Amino acid sequence: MRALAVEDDPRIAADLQAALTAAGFRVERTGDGEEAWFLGDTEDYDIVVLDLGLPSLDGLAVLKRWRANGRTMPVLVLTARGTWQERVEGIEAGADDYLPKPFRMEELIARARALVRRAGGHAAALQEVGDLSLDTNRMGVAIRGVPVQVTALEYRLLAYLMQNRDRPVPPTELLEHLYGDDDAREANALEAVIARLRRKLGSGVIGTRRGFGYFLESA
Amino acid sequence: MRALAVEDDPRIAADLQAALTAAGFRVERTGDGEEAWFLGDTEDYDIVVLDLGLPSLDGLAVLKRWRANGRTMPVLVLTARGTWQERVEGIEAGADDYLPKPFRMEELIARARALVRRAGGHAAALQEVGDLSLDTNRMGVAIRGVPVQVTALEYRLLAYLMQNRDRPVPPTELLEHLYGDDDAREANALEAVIARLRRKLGSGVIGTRRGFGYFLESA
DNA sequence: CCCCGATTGTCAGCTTGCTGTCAGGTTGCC
DNA sequence: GGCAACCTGACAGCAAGCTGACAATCGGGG
Repeated sequence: MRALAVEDDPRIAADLQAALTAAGFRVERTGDGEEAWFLGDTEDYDIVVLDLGLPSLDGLAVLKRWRANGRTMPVLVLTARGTWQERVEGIEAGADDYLPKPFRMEELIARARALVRRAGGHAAALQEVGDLSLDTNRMGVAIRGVPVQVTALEYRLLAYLMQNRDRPVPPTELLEHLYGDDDAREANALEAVIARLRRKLGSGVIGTRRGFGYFLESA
Repeated sequence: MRALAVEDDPRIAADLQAALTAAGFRVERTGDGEEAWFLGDTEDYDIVVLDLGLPSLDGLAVLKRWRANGRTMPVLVLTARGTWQERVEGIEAGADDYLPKPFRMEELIARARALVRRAGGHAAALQEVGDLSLDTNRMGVAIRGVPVQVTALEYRLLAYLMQNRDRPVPPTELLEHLYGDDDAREANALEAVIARLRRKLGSGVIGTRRGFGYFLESA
């Protein structure tokens, strides 16, 4: 289990390293944004703990550049204060979880473990249902093996449906997952995304059960 | 699947019980800390939903005493507000997951299921009475194993009858459950739904006891 | 700092199928 | 027999969901 800790405050960084090590991770650590970006882009980590307030290159920017390059390791973001905007920005940048400062090391460890478990320990990078396959490492989508280009939002929608492939997911839940309940969107926004996806993927991939929700067709 | 719901607000408690039951759990419920502790210590539950603000014995104290006694069932904690102190305290006391109030029932159910699954008790949310079976996960209905398509309203009706399989449910109660007493419907609306369901499911599934209500036939 | 293209939310109008109502029938109970 | 509870088929209204167009916004590059 390799972990990367990106944190510029030396005291917190030391604590972080100690706690992660105690939890059984092999820890590398940096306080510099550029270096963090380089490490995350070239090395394979099971979990990254990323502080947003960094010198030289902002944490959010680092995260975005990783995601843009197709890096999908779980990232736990530390925000200075749990402001609403930071949360949204972080989600959009591709963070997997949050922790507002100040926090308890125990909670951080618990969440980090949960993320690693959820990521399946780098195991099944390819998930399939019906004609659709998701490559969770490259954030890639393919229909019957033919790659299809999708946007970040569309990908997150597909990933969520994939994660809940055994049930129809109600629109309310999808809206909440995609945007967070803080900033409301019209229900129609979701329908628009679905429509665009269906045009790209063809019919017979995303199904609707009127009154229940959306699901990935398995046959 | 047995669940224990510990919640002192009667309204929330009722919702909780309804949602968990609908999700296929056998639910026991208490609003008292001492009783909660006793139940959790002596009975085997697949999941416990624990509100922190309790009279007589604080939720956190209950949780700690369970853990001290070696009880390891998954516990989902409801916190009044998602303050980080409360979350940290909860983690230290041995909670497995959190939900800040207010929350969506769907999310609670999803998390409860995740916890149960993680704990190894594969949640086969299948409820049966007579020839009828409800898969509360897929929101699917089957007669003698043969899938039948039902609408959302029809499904909710069946689920409610399933919850109350041991008694006939009076039409007034069904109307209130399906629509809420705000917007009134003619009693006949219900009869129409019943009729449509009977056509789909065949006879011998939904029974009527004149003057008492509807019920699922058990033999 | 501005420009340009890609992404994404909103709007309007449409399709589809669910569902409440109505009218009339049936059943059980006094 | 009469009344009230309940059943059922038909049908129209309506709401959930779909789609194309457009505008706002975002993000990257100069």
